[in-house]
Amino acid sequence: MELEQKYRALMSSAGAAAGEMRICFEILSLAGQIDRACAVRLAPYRLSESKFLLLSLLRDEPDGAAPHVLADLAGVTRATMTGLLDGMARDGLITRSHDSEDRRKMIVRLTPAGTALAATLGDEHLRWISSLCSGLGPEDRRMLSALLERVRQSAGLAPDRLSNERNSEHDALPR
Amino acid sequence: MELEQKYRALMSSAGAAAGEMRICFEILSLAGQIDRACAVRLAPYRLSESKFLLLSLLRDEPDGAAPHVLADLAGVTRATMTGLLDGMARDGLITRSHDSEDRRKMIVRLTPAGTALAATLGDEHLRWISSLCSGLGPEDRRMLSALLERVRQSAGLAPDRLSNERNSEHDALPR
DNA sequence: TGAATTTAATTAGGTGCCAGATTATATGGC
DNA sequence: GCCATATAATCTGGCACCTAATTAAATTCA
Repeated sequence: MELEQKYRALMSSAGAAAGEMRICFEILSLAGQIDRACAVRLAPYRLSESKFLLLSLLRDEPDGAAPHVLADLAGVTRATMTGLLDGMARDGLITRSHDSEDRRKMIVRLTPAGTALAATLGDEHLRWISSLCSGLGPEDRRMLSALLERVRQSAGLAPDRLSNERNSEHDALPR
Repeated sequence: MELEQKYRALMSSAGAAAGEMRICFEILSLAGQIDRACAVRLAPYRLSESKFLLLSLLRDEPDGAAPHVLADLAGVTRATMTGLLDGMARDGLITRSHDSEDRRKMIVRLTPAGTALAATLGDEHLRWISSLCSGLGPEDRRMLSALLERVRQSAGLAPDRLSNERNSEHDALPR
């Protein structure tokens, strides 16, 4: 497994401990390669990974959604969401309108162009993602998943937690 | 294995194909968690991952190195390297001086403060990286490595290639 | 020699991400 | 009713990345 240049450099400068790091860098390099491939695929549509997610999210919300809800679903801050929405509005994929009930709120909706793009691209891109690991059978996946989980455990990694929401007790985020 | 919020959202919106994507998102989530943990560790020293690499690279070059060489080793563009060096110079970790032979070139060197930080932090941080996968034995690593390689193969991912260097035939980068 | 090319570094402009500050609106006591 | 507080969205400023354009210096070669 070919490592990204930065990890090759780090290993060169690490000497003896280099061998033990390698597997960790393999995980990071593979993830980087996937991210980059994804970005290259979406670039012709002027979409980033986050914007694609937003498009998918909005496709499932014909009545629109508020920016802070989208931010929570996408796992980014509200400030970041403002930026993403600015870009998508500029590109004609979404509109923002004021909520008539609560004038602090905005309602984000897909434009016809956004709806069309979501329809065209949505399933195709999701299929591409599914295909990434198509080389593995069910048993391989179970094994890979178990190994990754063991790495996560032994690394003592805490789940993310954005500083966005104060400390909502009952944040049942995933829809 | 807990997925990052964005991947949970994407799976919700994916329906049937969700199961097949999961393993892919597990890889990406683990990598994200490692990157974030790394950033948190380095933040108190005002270092990013890239700046840490730069510190390590310069520790091995007592006579200094030119920005374009560092950019190639770190796997970033020269423009990005300019920015990283600006930050490290501002923080007093490096100095830039003109090459007396070739006045286009700069020579980047660690300051005493930079040298001290590299000495303190260098091995400690590399040990932390090594420790991330310490939960796996040699056989586990071989298996994980093989599985990752199969994902890379089946995903048809090309190695990165930065647009930095025209098309250098013989780029034997890794030192 | 001197023009064309190459190379080094930087600048300019853009994206995606963050934290923290700001502005507008809503809501919950009193 | 009115103030304190909470919430929604945005703005400001910063970082790390990129591409493309610029500037300066060296090299090549006619």
